[in-house]
Amino acid sequence: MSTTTTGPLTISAAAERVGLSADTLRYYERIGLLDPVPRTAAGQRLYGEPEMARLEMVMRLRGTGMPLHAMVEYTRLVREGDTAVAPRRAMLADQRARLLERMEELAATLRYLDRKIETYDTRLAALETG
Amino acid sequence: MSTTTTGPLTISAAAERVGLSADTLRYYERIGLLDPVPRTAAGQRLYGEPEMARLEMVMRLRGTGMPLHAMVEYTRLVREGDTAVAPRRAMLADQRARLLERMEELAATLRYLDRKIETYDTRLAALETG
DNA sequence: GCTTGCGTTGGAGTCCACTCCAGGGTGCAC
DNA sequence: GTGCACCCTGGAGTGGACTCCAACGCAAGC
Repeated sequence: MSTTTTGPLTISAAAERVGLSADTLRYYERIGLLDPVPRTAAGQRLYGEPEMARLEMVMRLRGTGMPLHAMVEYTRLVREGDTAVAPRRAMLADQRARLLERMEELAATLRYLDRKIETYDTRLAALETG
Repeated sequence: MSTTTTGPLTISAAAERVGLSADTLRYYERIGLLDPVPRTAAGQRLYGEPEMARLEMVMRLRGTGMPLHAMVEYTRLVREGDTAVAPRRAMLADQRARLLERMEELAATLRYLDRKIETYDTRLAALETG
């Protein structure tokens, strides 16, 4: 029993699965963010497990605000294989550090928003009674 | 004793304080994200307490990924005064909800990155001993 | 009184990340 | 065999958020 027993997906199915458009998937491949995707005899793309896993990673890193060109660089390092494992680890560690900073910043903003909303509540209450 | 005893700032000083460029500050004013900033007799902008407070808010909301046009709308509501307190509160509450979602997503990504980095460490160890 | 360093404007240019064609192919359903 | 729904390509277009520029103004220092 494998985790997901679905076979390879067409581009539109893959796109829907990850929440992107088919155009964006082709675009990602074009700029080298994704390795060339396997094709049918007729030349249509088929997204299998490895492609979907790479896509998940791209979506995750994208969510952290990592620019596409940095992810393209990462993809290039993946193609280099074992010789580039250390720099890849370094890139991820860097991004992890940035992510932590960002999370702290967002936590601060959450507190800021809560204070702000509270003052609005006070104002609204004053307007009602006034 | 006030919190910050610095007088009004020139555009470049204000820009440096918030980590933006002077051009960006002018741009924000142009698109209506900031109300017209007070000027000297010679027409140069002076950023006082209220302007800097607005800027802090803008930076915070920007950090949550709120698009500028939404913040412009918020600014418009601020200009409307008390009649628009409720919708403003609603906008902030909305953004707060989105922020929470986003924070959870980032927490998940942090876990993802940690797993990924760990597998790289394992691989690196294997490469060394191999 | 002129250089230097700040500021002003309106408008054009840039970068990023898509997004949308036009023109064409493939394969299944009827 | 003809719709129809999908897919393909290269290239152009879009929207957001800046960023840069030319041409100019003002004020302080030498």
